[in-house]
Amino acid sequence: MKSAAEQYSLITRGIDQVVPADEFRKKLDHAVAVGKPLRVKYGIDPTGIDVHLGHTVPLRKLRLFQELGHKAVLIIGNYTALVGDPSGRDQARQRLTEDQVEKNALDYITQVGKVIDLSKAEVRYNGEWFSKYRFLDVLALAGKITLQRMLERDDFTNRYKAGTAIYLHECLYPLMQGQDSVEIRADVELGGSEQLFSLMAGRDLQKDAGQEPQVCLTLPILRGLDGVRRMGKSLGNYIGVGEIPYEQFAKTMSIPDDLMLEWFELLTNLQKVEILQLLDVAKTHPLEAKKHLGKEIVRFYHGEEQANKAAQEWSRRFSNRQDPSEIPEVVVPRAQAASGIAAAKLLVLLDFAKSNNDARRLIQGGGVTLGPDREKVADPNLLVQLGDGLIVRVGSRRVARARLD
RNA sequence: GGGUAGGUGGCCGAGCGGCCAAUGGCAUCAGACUGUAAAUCUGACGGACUUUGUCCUACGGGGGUUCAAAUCCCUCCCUGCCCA
Repeated sequence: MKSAAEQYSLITRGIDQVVPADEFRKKLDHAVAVGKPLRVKYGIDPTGIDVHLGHTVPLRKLRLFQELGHKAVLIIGNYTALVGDPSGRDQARQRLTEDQVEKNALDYITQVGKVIDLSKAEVRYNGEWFSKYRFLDVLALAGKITLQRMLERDDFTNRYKAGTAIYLHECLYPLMQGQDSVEIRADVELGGSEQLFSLMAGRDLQKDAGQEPQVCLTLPILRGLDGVRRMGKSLGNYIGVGEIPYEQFAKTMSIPDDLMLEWFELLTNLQKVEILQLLDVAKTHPLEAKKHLGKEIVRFYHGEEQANKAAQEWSRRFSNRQDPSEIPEVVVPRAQAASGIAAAKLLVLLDFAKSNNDARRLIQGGGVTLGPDREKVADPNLLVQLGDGLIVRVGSRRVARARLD
């Protein structure tokens, strides 16, 4: 085991807040002295099906704890998912059904396994304890916090001022999350910076239960592909850990330049000096820096070889403006196109346009080309002969080969 | 429970009997430029069709008045605020 001081500096690198810092040092000292690993909790709500890079910021930290010999305790919030975390939200989350949640949970665990070592982690569902709660237990839990404290939170204050609904069940969320800490006797809890309130609730409840309160480590919130909003499933600005190498790479290449520093720091293990060198325009072209970032990200999930391949494929498509090395083939029933098919209809068939009107717009906007010579289609009614394979392109991303039969 | 203000396209937000498929902003998509970055400019942005046009569906749900309703009336549902 590394010394407590060493561990402290490794763990706190890139972290947002350590609350309270001196307690964390003490816990590490104690752990090292006695040889007893810390129980480090991270909770995830199975609300969607994709674990994305935003989640990996705390998950990577959890992995670091594992590497340092501590115990990772992963909480699958199958019960909290039914409530919906209000943290950082400007409106209530949609609640999910139990079925949806259960299905998602399994998906989540395999995806999380791409970042942390599941074989050494303790995985717990919070339904394990919450499903046994009686109404009285809920009341007891609810009695541990005041409305005033609840309203101190920025997200609630904002919604309160803006006149957006705040539902009571949302107020239960931080208490549930806090109770999780009591149940699993957490020494440390990781979370996004907007989670601080919920993490602190854990401390209160632990003290109340006669436990030594956990230390809260908050991590910066990763901004998504748009460079503005937090990365999130519902915002559609995310990279999933389960996505194929090329997609991960291409999406990374599309982020705004000024997002690179943040991504390098939170998503790679590069040293600060390396990062600064990459981001120094005098030393490295931003495009190269971004490729480097993209490769780092892909490498983590798919390995070196795949990362290089993804980068090559990207260059082929966007720097050299060639078609992808493998063009997906779409088979069109002969009945619909034997004697030719209107260009607009073809786009709909290929799923490149969601309606006929949509397809017309794309064509009229000059975004559609056909064949090896990239002939621009000008007329939506143009009768197209597919033959044994016609390449159809929409914009710079969508390409397919349409073939009869 | 009483009073009051609201519910409009992915979001915000105008419109308040015909000229409304609905101003504007954001987001999105396509084009130009480029490093598929940013910034900027251009265009599009409910659906169908034989697309400079015709028709259908849409302004919380249902019903009604009218030649004509997002706009008026009734009713139901939902939300905010004030009072209790």
